[in-house]
Amino acid sequence: MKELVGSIQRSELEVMRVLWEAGEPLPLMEIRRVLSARCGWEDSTVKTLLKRLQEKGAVTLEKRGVYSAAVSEEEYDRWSAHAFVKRIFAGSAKKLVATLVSDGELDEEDIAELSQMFRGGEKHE
Amino acid sequence: MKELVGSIQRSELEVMRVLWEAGEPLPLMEIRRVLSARCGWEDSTVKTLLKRLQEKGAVTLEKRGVYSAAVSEEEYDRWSAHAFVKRIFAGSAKKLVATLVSDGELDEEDIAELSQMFRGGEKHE
DNA sequence: AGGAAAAGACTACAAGAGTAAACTTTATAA
DNA sequence: TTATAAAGTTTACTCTTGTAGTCTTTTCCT
Repeated sequence: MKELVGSIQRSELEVMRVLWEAGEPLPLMEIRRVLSARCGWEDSTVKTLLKRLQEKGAVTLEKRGVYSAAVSEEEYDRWSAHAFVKRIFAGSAKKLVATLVSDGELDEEDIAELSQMFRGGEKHE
Repeated sequence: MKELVGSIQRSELEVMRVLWEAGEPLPLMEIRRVLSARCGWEDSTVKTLLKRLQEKGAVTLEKRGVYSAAVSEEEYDRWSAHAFVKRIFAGSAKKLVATLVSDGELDEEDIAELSQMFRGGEKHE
């Protein structure tokens, strides 16, 4: 995720999720349908958000009325995890994880599974 | 960290850090001195930020001119890690850590150390 | 007591974000 | 071919944040 102009905001993230979930370009109609149901947003709101996401380079217009994500969810997750660690934990991912552990958000089994990633690169839902 | 009214923003965090680093209530003068040097902020900026932090319940006035953190750094770190995981990784801390690992921000040694936390509760700077 | 120095409160103002209305263009069906 | 619907663009309005100026109050020194 190189050059996003500005970061993706909370509302905008909702839009991205719709695109990411679909896994393929979606027509505006569909995006509006989902977000109207999911967030109760008006059509104009969705259009505004798509516009801003385009300006930021996070979404592209495939063809008239069809949008696709220009950054993948994985890219975004990596990028935001990195930014978060930097911002709050002075860049130390280990500190973050230690915090999660001591907060009970990761148990021993999770850690065991994670350390498996180094061995065989196991899948871990 | 129960009832912060709104979250601590980037600039506000700088102020909190000064208080956290000191580990004790600090006089305004000192806070200003540090932030002027560290961030180049004017006195009025620091005063505004302290005001906002008080309103949010993150800082209290010990007595005239002396401020203290009402939330500890640990509380804040936990809280923000939790919020982040919820926001970006659908509440799965494991997904976050898997992302950090696959992004090379944690190495095998870090994980090993972390799993030690379950054994003897070792220190891990 | 009177004035200077801190501290505190109030005001300001631009940029960004959340939410949406209104207006314009384009395509499509009758 | 023209009316209509969907898409696209502009404008808007409120709140928050970053940053700071100014006015007011309180102290404390002389």
